[in-house]
Amino acid sequence: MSNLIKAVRGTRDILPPDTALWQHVEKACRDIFHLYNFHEIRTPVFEDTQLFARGVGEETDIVSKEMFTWEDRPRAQSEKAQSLTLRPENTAGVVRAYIEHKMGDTGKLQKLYYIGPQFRRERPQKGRYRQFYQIGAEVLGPVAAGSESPARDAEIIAMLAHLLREVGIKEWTLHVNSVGNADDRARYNQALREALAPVKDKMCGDCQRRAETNPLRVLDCKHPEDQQYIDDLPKISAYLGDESREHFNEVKKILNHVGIQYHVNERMVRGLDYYTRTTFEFTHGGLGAQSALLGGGRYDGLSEMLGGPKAPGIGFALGLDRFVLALQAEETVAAANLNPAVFVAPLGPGMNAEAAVIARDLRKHAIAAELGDDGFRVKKSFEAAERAGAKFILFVGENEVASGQFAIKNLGSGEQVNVARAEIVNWLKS
RNA sequence: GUGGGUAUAGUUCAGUGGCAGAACGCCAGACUGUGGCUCUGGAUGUCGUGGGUUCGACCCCCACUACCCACCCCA
Repeated sequence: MSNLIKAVRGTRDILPPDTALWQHVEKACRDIFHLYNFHEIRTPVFEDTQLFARGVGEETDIVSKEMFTWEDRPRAQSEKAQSLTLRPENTAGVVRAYIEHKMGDTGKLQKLYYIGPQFRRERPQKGRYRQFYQIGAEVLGPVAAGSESPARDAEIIAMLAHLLREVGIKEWTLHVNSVGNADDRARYNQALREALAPVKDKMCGDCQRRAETNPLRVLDCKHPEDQQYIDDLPKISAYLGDESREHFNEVKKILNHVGIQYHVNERMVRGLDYYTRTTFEFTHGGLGAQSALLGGGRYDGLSEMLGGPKAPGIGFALGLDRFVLALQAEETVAAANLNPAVFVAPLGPGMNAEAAVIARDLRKHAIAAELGDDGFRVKKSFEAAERAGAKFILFVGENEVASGQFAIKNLGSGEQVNVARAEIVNWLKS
């Protein structure tokens, strides 16, 4: 037992029947994306380390301590080893692809979605894995295509509410905020530093450190004793420039109009440096400490940061692992039934061949079938059919083959009929 | 990276310093072409790993590892 190879820390196998639930979420997302005119993009699982350092931000936790990074071998003696990293998120990769393929030159708004694994070297716990799965979408493009419009922000958020309903998750809460543009944030950061200077010594160790390095993160602190100080800190809303404020007001106005419930949460801070203006998060009560189902926001300067053209955008990523947890927590699991319709039971020696022909026939007519074995006794065939989750059992024995009349029994009701060989497909389909 | 909890059969878990257990599941028979019920029988464990104490350790002690939960962070 001890020297068996096991899935490494923070990774896991997703097995049936759970995989049906994963497929259900994936399918619902693809259907919704189609309705909103998003198209799939697939980017590599690993990228140049610099992409994340510059895109996500050198100072973020993700980049500074959570990435799986390694040195690739130099391809020639004259070359240096290249530093590569398993993607910790997918937005940077999408924007990199947007720039690399000059997608902005089409002049149109790009609406892209992705599905795939992401990697962060964190300590695993409920809803948090080292290989986890995200489904995300991005809207970006030239300003002239409308990429900067608050209509895009509201549309994305509305789409997510629609998506959650389609998936079957009901108990969510939407938090929205505006973190302003780069100028707004700089002024707000300065104000926070000044306000924190006199009180930070009374706060927790983390906050003392954050007050210096990244004051915004102080807002995220959950220490009960610190809350009194945090409540007195300046609010981001007071530091938004006219442009940012109007943009945010317009987003809220559209959300009100289409009837999406939300909370403005001025203390919501997102952990990636590229976010600007609108940020949002959907949370769920059944997820334990990792309560965020999905999160996202606008990233107006990201393309330029990566050496690309001006291409404002907004996007989100949802945690597939957490969607599945939320569905299980709500116990409203209604995944598609993927079980076979028919169990074909060969009866008696030499019947395997005949049963194989019938099973092949059924499958060619899109009837899912499981095939037994002529070594099974009748009772065992029934048990195998039951276990496979089949609705019907079809016997293929000497009597059937001789008479051309095949016994089909409904495992639920117990009804049994004899059906002519040529009529089996039609009978099962009706 | 830090803290707490857990580790015994396929699964969920009892257990005692002196022969390793239950329930469910699994296999077979009763019952050789009609199941789900019932009855009878059966298989399965380096008791997480390594060390220590002891005549003797699954149990007590130490270390390690893994998993779970939380901090942190985030999807």
